[in-house]
Amino acid sequence: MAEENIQYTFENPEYRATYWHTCSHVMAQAVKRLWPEVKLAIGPSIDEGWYYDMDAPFAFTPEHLGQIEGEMRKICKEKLKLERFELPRPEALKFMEEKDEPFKVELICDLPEDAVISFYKQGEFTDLCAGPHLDSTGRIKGNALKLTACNAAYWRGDSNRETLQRIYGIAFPKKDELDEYLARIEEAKKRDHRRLGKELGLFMLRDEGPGFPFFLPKGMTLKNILLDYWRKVHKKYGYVEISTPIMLNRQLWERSGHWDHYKNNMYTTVIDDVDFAVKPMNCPGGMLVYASEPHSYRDLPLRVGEIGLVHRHELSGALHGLFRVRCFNQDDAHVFMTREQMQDVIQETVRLFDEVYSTFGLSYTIELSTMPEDHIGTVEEWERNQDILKAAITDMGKDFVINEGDGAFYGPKLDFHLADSLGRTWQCGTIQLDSQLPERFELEYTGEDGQKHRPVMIHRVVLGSIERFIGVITEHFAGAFPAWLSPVQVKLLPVTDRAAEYAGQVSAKLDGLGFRVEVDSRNEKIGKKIREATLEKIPFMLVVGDRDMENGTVSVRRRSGEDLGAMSLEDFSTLLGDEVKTMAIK
RNA sequence: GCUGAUGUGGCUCAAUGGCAGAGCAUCUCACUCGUAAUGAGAAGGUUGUGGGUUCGAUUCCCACCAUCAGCUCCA
Repeated sequence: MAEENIQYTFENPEYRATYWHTCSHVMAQAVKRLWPEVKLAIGPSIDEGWYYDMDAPFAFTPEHLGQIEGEMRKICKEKLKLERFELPRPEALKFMEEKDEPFKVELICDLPEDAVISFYKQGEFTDLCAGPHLDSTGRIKGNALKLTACNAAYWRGDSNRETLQRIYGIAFPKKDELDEYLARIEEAKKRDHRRLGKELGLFMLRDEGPGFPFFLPKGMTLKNILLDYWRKVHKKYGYVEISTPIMLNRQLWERSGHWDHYKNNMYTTVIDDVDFAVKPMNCPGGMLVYASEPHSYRDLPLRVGEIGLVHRHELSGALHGLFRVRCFNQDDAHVFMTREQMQDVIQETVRLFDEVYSTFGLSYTIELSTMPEDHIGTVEEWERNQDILKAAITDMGKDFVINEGDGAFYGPKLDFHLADSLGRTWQCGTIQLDSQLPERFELEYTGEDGQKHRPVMIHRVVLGSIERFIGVITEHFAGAFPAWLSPVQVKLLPVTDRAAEYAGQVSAKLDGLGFRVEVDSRNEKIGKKIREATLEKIPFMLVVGDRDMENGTVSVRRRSGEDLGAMSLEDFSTLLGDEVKTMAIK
């Protein structure tokens, strides 16, 4: 290490970050050697590797990346020492102005007055950088680094500013580790829900409806299983369920604030000269339901769920399989409560989330999203509500990170993020604390004192969008859903035509017991039927042939390949029943 | 929306400025078979859409649409 005595293994996150950060400098140096006209912006290390943003008069291609890698290897072999030095602001500015690096000049200008302005020099290359860095480019293993992608990125993350080119790279201390990493990425791509969705016949997307998914029979079965599960869990937690209209008039959306804040993302139309909007969320409808009758403090907390179909006009470039769509089912619910009940309700909701996620074996990370620039309500109200959310999860011993300024326009929220097969995280659950909409809709309850009071509320989804959640669990299980979720739980595979009728009888019995069964009565060899049922990731295959017909048995094979041998249908249905019971509704 | 790439039968992928191919799937026939692919045959494509260049475009050029990667956004 250049200046600190950090543990010298790659498992040490600080060392890893330093290694990758130095790689980013080596990459920038390589680019400047190859194309001196390229202007450098920023080049940090990230969770997996590093990137460097730069402005080039041409578009980088994979061929360029190969060239850059080659130059990087040379730089590693040159074993250039990295030397840190500091300059006072005027000299620092002059230095980067002379190098004609406008982005660096801007960075220096924006540093606080009292900032130490440091540089790292390696050979002919010097970069503005806070460090730390490795002591020599020779520390980097040249044959264990790879530039993985080049993409666009906005300068300073601002879509109104220059579009730069971002080159991503990854490196390890050993070639084997790089190969292993790349192989892991390839494996993960096989779990992509878009690919599995097609292979397993779950859903499809068509040019005719970008972002509007079609559910195919198996995907629809899965969706319905999730909804059945959802209803059972919510019933247990004291929820009732409603359904509100998919379109409501402009006046309502103006009252809720959505018309002002999100009109551009709403699908609107005119009916009998009145503006209508397809709902982008369910809350205003829920407000109307609450307001439709008087409420007592005895009714609170009032938990009202709604599986609502919402439409949002997302930017075309943001669409992504089932993860980001323009039309989706939210497993929404609004809980109306007194101020005193807030912490209990939030904690109860988090417990519900824990129960649901653990049923699927999913782990999550929590973000607390705070007041955005575009908001309604007072700063004091926001801070009070943020503190309540924070206190509720802190009290439960949960970790969270703060996502500054990312709250909903009406209130702060706890977001629950789940990871996809490539480690990209997607917000699924959210708990949004809201004292604004009850105000706008003049919601009331009668308190113990006989007076009218204003309730507060949370908006919450667990699965988030059913569509996104299906995408997440498809990747999580790599398409091999546990038996309780599998669209088809059992496939009967008659060995010959002679067994077809028997297979039909067995199938009918299992169907009668509530299991999801198919029969593969094609005139194919048993090996082929097994192969295909395995590729369909069906949990149980029942091979039935002459022997089974004689003995009244089924020969059971698991999708893993395990042969459980012949057993009676009763024994099999008990086995399957037990397996399905893993569904965590007690 | 931005930058770049991609778009060929249902699916996965070839090929070419001069008659667009393969495997799987589909259909037909034969085979009746016991734990991951039986064989033979047939059918299936205005090469994303619309323009342009050319004797001729699926190939080259332009626009649009969609998808992919990332950025931005995500009530």
